[in-house]
Amino acid sequence: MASTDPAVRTAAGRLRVAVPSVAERVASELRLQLAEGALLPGARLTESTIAEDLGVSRNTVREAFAELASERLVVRHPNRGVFVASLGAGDIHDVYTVRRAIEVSALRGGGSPEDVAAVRAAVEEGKRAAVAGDDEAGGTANQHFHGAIVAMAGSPRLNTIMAQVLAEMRLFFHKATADAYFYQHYLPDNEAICEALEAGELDRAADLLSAYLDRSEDKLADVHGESGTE
Amino acid sequence: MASTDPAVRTAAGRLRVAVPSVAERVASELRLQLAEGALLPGARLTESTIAEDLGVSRNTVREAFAELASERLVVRHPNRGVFVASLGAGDIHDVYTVRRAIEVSALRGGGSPEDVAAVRAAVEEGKRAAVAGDDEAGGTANQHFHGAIVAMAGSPRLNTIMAQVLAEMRLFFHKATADAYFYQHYLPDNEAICEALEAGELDRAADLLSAYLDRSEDKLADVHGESGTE
DNA sequence: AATCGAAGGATTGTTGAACAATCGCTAAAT
DNA sequence: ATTTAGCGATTGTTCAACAATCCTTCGATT
Repeated sequence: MASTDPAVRTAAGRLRVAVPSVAERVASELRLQLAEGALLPGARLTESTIAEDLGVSRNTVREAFAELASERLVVRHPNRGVFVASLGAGDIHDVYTVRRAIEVSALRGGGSPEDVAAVRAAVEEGKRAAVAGDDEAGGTANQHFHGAIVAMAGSPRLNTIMAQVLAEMRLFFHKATADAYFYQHYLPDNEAICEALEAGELDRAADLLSAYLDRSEDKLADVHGESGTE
Repeated sequence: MASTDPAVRTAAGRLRVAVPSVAERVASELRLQLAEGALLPGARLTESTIAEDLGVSRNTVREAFAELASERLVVRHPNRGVFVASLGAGDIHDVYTVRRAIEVSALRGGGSPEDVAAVRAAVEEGKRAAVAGDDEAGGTANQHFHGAIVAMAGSPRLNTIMAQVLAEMRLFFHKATADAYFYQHYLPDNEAICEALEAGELDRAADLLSAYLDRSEDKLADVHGESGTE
C-alpha cells in the first residue's frame, strides 16, 4: 500500500522498527479519511488547512499529496489545488478492465494450498458477515476474497496494483454500500469460484471470475449512472 | 507516464498550454538520465547535488524523488537517501508476471482495426531496425509492439502500468542491449503474434504471446544471472 | 589483535517563512 | 449583458535553519 518498505535493514544488518515518516503518516491519515468517506469525491483539500489540522508543515502535506496522487486517490489541478478523485463511468470500466486482467491471470496461474486456503477463508468470512447482516464486513470480506486471488500470483507488483485499484473503488463505494444486498448477492459466485479453484479447474474458475466481474461492473455502472464523469 | 495531466482545462473552459511544474521537469530529466544509463542501478542520488546541478531547490528535488519512487525507478532508504532501483532475479520474474497478466489480457480482448494496425506497424518498425542493424531502434520497436498490444484494451490505467513496467525494465537493459541479436531474435514471434491477431485468432495469439514472454523472461534471467538481488 | 563504543561529519527529514505566479471572483466600466 | 480590471486566496518554489539519523573513523577495552 505504502510505497516505501515498512521494515528497513540498516547497513550493519540489524532490523530496524519501521517508523513511518511524517509525510507517510499524513498520507495514511488522509487515506483513512478517504476510505471512511469523511472526504467525499470532488472535495477540495487545501494545503494550509490540512497542515494545521494535522500539525505538520505545508511542505510535508505536499509530499503526502504527491503520494496520494500517484495512487489516483487524489487529483492535482495545477495552481488550483488537489481534489478527492471522483470516478466517472469511464473510470469504472477502466478499473474493471484492470481487475479482469490481474485477477483472471492470477486465478489461471493457480496457487499453493495455502493460497487456496486463504481464498476459502475469505469466502467463509463473507458468509459469516452475511449471516450477521454486517454489510461493511461483507464488503471487506469481498475485498479479501479478491485480494487472496491476486495474492496467488505471488507478485508484489500485482498486489500493490490491486490494492490501489481497490482503494480507488472504495472511494465512491459509500453510495453503493447502502444497498443491503450488494455484497451478499455475490456470495454464491465467490463460493463457485472457490470450489472450482479447489477442484483444480483453473480455466473454469477463471471464466466464472470473468463473468462475475462483468456483472459486477454492470451493476456498479447502474448504481452510479448519474454522477459526473470528471 | 507523468501523474498529472499534460493539458488542463481552466474553470472558464479555456484550454491552457501545459507547462509542467518544475518538480515534474526534474523528474523527467532524471527519468531521461535513467533511461540513457547515465545513472546506473544502485547509484545514489544526493538531494543537494541534484538540486545544484539542475538549479532547483532541494524541496523540489524531493518532490521529483517521490514521483520516481512511486514508479519504482528509484528506491527510498529512510534517512539514507534514494538510490537508482536495481532489479534482482525476483524482480525480473515479478515484472514478467505483470506483463503476462496485462498483455495477454489485452490481446485476448482484441481491438479495433486501427489498434491492430498499430501492432502491425510496430512489427514492421522492428523489421526495418533489424535490416538496418540498429539494435537500439529494435529495442524501442519491440516496446512499441508490446505497448500497442496493451493499448488495444483502451485502458488508461493499463497503459500507465505498462509504461511504468517498461521503464523499469529499461533500467537494466543496458546490460542486455549489448547482445546484438537480443531483439532480432524475437522478430518471428512478433510476426506470428501479429498474424494471429490479424486473423482474429485471439486465443492463439494470446498463447503465443504468453510463450514469448516466458522465453523472454528465461533469457533475461540468464543474461542477468549474477547481479545483486536487492 | 579483535571487539566494542563513543565522537564526528554528512545527509536526510521537517519546519517555517517568504515571495512570485496563477486562479477564481467581484465589482466597475463599456 | 459582456468585458475588463483589480483583489484576495492558494499554490508553486525557494531559502535557511535545525533535529534526527546514519555511516565512518578513531580510540578504548578486553
